[in-house]
Amino acid sequence: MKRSHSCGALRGADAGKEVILAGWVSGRRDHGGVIFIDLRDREGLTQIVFNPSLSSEISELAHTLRSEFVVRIVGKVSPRPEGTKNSALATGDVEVLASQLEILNPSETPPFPLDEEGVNEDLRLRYRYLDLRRESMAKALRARHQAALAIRRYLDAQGFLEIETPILFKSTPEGAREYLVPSRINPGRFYALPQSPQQFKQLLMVGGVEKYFQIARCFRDEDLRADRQPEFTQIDLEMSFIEREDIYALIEGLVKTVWKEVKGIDLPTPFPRVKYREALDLYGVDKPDRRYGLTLVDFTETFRTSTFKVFQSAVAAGGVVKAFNAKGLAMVTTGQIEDLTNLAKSHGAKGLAWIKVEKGEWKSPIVKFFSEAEKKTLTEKLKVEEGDLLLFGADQWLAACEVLGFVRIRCAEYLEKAGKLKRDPAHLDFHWVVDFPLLRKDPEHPNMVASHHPFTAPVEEDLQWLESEPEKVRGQHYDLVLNGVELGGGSIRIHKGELQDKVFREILKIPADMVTSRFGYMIEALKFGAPPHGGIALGFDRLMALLLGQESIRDVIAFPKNARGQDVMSGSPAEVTARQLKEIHIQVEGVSGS
RNA sequence: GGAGCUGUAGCUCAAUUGGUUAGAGCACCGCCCUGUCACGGCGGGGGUUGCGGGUUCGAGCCCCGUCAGCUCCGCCA
Repeated sequence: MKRSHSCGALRGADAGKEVILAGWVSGRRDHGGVIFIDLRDREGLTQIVFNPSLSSEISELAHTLRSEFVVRIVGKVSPRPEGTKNSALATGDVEVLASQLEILNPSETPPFPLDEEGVNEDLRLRYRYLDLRRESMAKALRARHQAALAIRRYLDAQGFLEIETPILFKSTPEGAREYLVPSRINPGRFYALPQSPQQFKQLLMVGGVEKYFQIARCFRDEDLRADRQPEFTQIDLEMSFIEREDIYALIEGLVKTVWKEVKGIDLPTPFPRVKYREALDLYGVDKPDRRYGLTLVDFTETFRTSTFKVFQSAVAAGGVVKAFNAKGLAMVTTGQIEDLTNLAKSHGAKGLAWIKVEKGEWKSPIVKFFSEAEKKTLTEKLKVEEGDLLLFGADQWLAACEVLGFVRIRCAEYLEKAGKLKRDPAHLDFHWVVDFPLLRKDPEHPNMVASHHPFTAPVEEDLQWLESEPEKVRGQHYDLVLNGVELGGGSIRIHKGELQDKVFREILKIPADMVTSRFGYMIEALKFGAPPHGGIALGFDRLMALLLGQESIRDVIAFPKNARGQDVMSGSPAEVTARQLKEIHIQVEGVSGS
């Protein structure tokens, strides 16, 4: 074979051995006489020494080595002379005195340095194969493998079967926009790529599999974010004969295993449970970042009879008044206040009321409308001190909470920049968010829509309100949240055909023919003795990003797409030939150049 | 669809109030150098300041437009 050891293997005890190493030239220090080469492979770095007194011919060739040349070296392992050991290197006690050098492949000068961080991401993506040689990417890929392996071992030990489900599926237009795939042999018909294996995993339960999992690729044709790619990976699983608590315990064990095996960190379990209502009330969001305070406080009663009409009328209309203390943010700039106001407005607020506490004074356009009693209540409940900034929301409960939720996060960013708040990535606040409403109002829909998906089972004791007061019904849904990021979610499913049918037709008010054409087979399947079942899906990319402290999931995916959904290395998506289009019965309109 | 930030050498960045020939480190090329590990020394090449237009005696800098990258909102059952 071409090599006897990896570049990370040799130690002092190997001294004297004749070895063969292969790898990339990571750096060279050419002294004119003696030449040092750092030879790198995925396991590490070994110093190679070319000494002209050993072989002038080899040394001559070594002068021509450059970064990223691929070479094979034969030589003798030698302890480094005293005083030249490198304790920063695992192999730093030894070096290899080269007696043979073979250039397996030269390299162009790399377009960016491989030993530095902070390089333009566009360039990294264009040369992703070089980027992957960098330590941080190599580590991420290895950690991802370790995590996947730990997950497979854990779930196997729990009795799960890994089963693949189709990638070419059927369009179900509810929910995320799908990628469509035209069928050549069925003109005018389309497959859709699955946004998740949801329906198949339920059908596997009907099929008696009992415990299924898959590290599944999912596809969603929506706009991208730092934590959203058009194709992404879910740890998807489903179990029969279970309740919610069974999923919590299973996933807590799984997450614990991953953090232990990849990072050596012992996570405390069980994870706390947070009710949806409480999450909104305190943090204004259903995936709260609880590492810092700035929690929302209710002042509805305080302002019920206020002379400040904006608050009073919001309460009179059945709404609430909420506020939080952005502690220490009185140094906020006018621009930042404007920014916060625009943020509030973009989420439907009419404006954003604020109060700065500076030099013992309350500075604000609205403070003149407040009574002494109102000020006193605010001071007490918000623990107002010099240097604070108070921010208010007055609207219907959900809208007021959500607006302040966004404002709260932005304030935390400002405070963090000013060094007054720390969102420590080492602080791992895992928690379950539970008791979500089964249904919600959607301004774009005349009827209520499922807040998660239409297969979620209602909470048993709330079933009585399904027709009379559907907004009161909780779903048996749960989200796993870590530090303000939704890591995953799932539910106990509806396992009876009659109830599923009723939810589609009577609650979601989907036309009967549409129910039949899109979900008929699901409803039918549930009528053939479907066991009670439920499951969950965790975002594997997000999990890896959080595990490794990366801001973007692109840094834990080998070949991600940029913010426009393009692969700038291969140049996809790309145009296709007229012939290809004809074969699949597609005509492209209104696009220049096609 | 909307908002913000960014765009200067291969890379990372600098360039006073609008002012002479746009600089530095690294990388690259040449020469020198036998114990370095961010090797060192001497020398050299390399720029449509993203692109287009405008203001001005004069624009990397100001204005308008446009393109690209990123972030956020909308969207993500």
